[in-house]
Amino acid sequence: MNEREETLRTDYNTRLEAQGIYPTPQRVAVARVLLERYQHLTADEIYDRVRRSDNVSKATIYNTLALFSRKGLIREIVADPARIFYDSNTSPHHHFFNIDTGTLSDIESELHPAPAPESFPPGTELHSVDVVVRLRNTPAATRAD
Amino acid sequence: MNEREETLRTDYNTRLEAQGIYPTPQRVAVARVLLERYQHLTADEIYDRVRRSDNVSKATIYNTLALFSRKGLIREIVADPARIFYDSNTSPHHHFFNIDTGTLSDIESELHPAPAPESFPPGTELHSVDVVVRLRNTPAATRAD
DNA sequence: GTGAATATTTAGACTAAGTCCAATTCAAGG
DNA sequence: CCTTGAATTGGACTTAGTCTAAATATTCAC
Repeated sequence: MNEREETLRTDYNTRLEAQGIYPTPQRVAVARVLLERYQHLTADEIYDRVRRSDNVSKATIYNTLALFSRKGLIREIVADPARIFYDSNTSPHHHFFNIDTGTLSDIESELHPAPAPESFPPGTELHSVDVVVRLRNTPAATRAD
Repeated sequence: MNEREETLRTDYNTRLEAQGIYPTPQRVAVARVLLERYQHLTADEIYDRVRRSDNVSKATIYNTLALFSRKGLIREIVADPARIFYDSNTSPHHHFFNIDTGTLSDIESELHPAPAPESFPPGTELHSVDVVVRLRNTPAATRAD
């Protein structure tokens, strides 16, 4: 972390502190990449992008993402069996997942199933509701099966 | 696979054939474990249970589960970032996932968000809709944070 | 039947996401 | 400064799942 970046404190420091997160250089680096705009990134993508400017270890990337999640700064999306997506948009919304391309995208429309707490198994409380609409690419229509 | 099992053809053979699946001994062995009743099992659990009676390789377990899925005999549930669950109940329904225990269970109530195809990204069609209600264990209530 | 073509299974090597750990660095208070 | 707790690090490790090339079964044409 060089001095220039240290001094030009973006508001990421403030944003982290606002959530009770101690703004270490590594955490700010992750925030800069992920919170820049609404997007869905995998841990690996974040790791690669952060490393273009800062040396942050893989362990710290994972620690930081888990911390940000816990603090409500980002949201984990379990859609692809191979990896987790981190979503910088924490407002309640659902997702399309294209199983052919592995692309995750937001669903604009409403559709909010609010599950009734009475129906929960005993001793449990709500954590989150994940709606993933799985899509496939429409086939080129030139094939008999 | 010995002759005895070959001859006492359960109706699993028939069930597989009905879906256009060639009923090899290995596939029948997987079917016997998973299709016995409605349940959610991971590939590993299936592997262990199948191996109690039959020698089936890991590769075949995964091949078979993918095949059964494709043929609509079972359903894959992506709820736990660590592994896929295979659900022997293919009728449309949603799931509770307890993030503390890793337990997957069925949601009895309705709540069916039917996404409008017009809202899909261009060139895509519906594959499936997955609703996972994530729960945590209610804390023992004896802690200040 | 016999042999060629096709499908299935196999063991084990491999991949990749994510975790773990012990050692080091850092920041803050006294 | 010095101590103490928190954060970071590299690298080993774990684990679900995939891949591959060889072996085994099955089917089909003759």
